[in-house]
Amino acid sequence: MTRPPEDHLPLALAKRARRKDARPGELLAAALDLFVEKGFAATRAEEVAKRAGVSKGTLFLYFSSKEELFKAVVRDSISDRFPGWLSEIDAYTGTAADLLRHSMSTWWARYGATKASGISKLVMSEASNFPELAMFYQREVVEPGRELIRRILQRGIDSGEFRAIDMNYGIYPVLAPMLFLVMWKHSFGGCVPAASQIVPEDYIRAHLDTVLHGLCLPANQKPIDTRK
Amino acid sequence: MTRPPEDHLPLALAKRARRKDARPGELLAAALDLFVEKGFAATRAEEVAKRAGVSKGTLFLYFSSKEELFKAVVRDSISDRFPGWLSEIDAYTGTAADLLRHSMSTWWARYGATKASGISKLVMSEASNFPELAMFYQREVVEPGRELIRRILQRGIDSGEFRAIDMNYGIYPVLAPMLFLVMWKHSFGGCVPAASQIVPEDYIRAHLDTVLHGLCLPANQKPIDTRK
DNA sequence: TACACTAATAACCCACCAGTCATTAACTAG
DNA sequence: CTAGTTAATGACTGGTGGGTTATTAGTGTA
Repeated sequence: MTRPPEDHLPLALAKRARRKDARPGELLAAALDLFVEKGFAATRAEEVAKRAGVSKGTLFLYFSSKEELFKAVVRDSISDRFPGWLSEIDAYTGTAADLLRHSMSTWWARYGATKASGISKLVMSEASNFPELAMFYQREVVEPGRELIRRILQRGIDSGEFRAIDMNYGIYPVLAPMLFLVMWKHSFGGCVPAASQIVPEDYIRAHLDTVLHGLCLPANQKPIDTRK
Repeated sequence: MTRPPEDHLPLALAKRARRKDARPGELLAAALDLFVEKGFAATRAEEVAKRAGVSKGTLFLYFSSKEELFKAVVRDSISDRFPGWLSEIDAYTGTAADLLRHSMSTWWARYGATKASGISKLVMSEASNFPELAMFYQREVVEPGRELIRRILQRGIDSGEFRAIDMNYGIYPVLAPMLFLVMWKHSFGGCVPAASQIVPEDYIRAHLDTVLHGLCLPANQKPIDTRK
C-alpha cells in the first residue's frame, strides 16, 4: 500500500518537522503563486499554507495577517529589485533612445514575463478594495518606478536627443503601455481567441516605435508645441 | 412617530409595490453602481437588491444569476453605444490627427470619466477568475473597440498623414494609455497623495502629443523602419 | 532517560453569502 | 366584492474562510 498523497512542495519531509528558518521563504513562494493566480481577496490562507506544506495555523505564526503576508511578498519580489535597476540605468553608456529600448526589453524579460508582474496587476485590480495595500504599494513600488522612467527621459533631454517634454506627464506614454501589457497578460491573456493574442515582443516593438517616432509622417507634423 | 427609514432609491413608494417594468432598469443601475464600486466578486447580490429597493429574491426573479446580471449591465452600459461611436467616426470630416484628438477627448468625456468605465476596469481585474465573463466581454466590447481604433488609423494611412504601421499592433500605442488611465482612475485614483494625482486632460494631451510626434527631435529620428 | 522549550497542528468560532422556495399580498377581471 | 393571478418577500440551506487557541510532538540539554 502506498503512502497517502503529499502534494505539497518540500516533498518527502517528515510531517511536523521543525524548520523555522525555511518556512518564511516557502510561504512567500506559495503566496506569490496563489496571489498571482487568483488575486488577493480570492486567495485562501489555508491554500497558501497547504502549498507550502504546513497548516493554516503555521502561516499565521509567521505572518500576523493576510495583509502582512502580502506586503512581505511585495517587498520580496519587487521592492528589493529597484536599487539594482537604478544603478543599471545609471551605468548604461549609449544613446537615450537605446537606453529606453534596452530598459523596456529587459524590464519585460526580467519582470513583465515573470510571475512577479502578477503582483502589479493584482494591486491595480484590488487597490480600491484594500486602500491600505494600495498606499503601501504606491510608496514601495509606484514612486520608485516613476523615478526610473524620469531618469531615462531626463537623460535624453539633457543630451538633446529628446524634446523637452513635461516631466510629470511625459513618463506615462512610456510607462502606461508597458503596464497595460502586464494587465492584459494576467487578465485576458489566458482566455482569448488565438487571433487576438498579443505577442509581447511585437507589442513592445510597436510601442517603442511609436513613442520614439510618433505616428505622423514628418511632412504632417505640426510644429512642436512648447506650452507648459 | 416617523416612518421607518427608507434609504433606497425609488423613495416614497409603497413596499411590495408591483412594478414589473421598472425593476430591471433600477436593478441594472444599482448593479452598475456597486460593481464599479466594489468589483464583481465583492458585490453582494443582497446589496444590489437593497439599493434598488427590492429584496434579494426579486433580483433573482429578473436575472437568473449574478453573472447574467453582470452581462446585462455590460450590454446596457457599453455594448449598446458602439454603433453610435462608429457612425460618428465615419461621419467626421477633418484630418486623421484631428479625428484622433477628437475621439480621445470625447471618449474620455463620455465614457472614461463616467461610471461605465469602471466596468472595463473590473473586467480586466477579474477576467482570470471568471473566464466566462472575460470571453463575453472580449466578444461584446474588446473586438468592437479594436475595430474603432483601426478605422481611425487606417484613415490616416490612406490619406498619407500617418506612417504605414502594422494594423495588429499599431492600435495599442493609441489604446493602451487610455485604458491605463481608466485603470488608474478606478484603482489608485481614490487613495493617492495629491502630488501623484493624474489630471486626465493633461495626461491625454501628453499621450496624444507623444503618439503624434514621438519623443525624439527630428534630427535624432532614425530612418523609419518598414520591416513587417 | 527525563525535562523544558517551542514549532506545528487541527478543531473551533463567528460571520458571511449565492441561490431557493413556501408564503404573502398587490393587482385585476368579472 | 371576490377569486385568481403573479410580483414580491424573507427565512432557510449548504458552504466558505480569516483568525484563534488548546494541544501535540520535535529538539536540545543534562
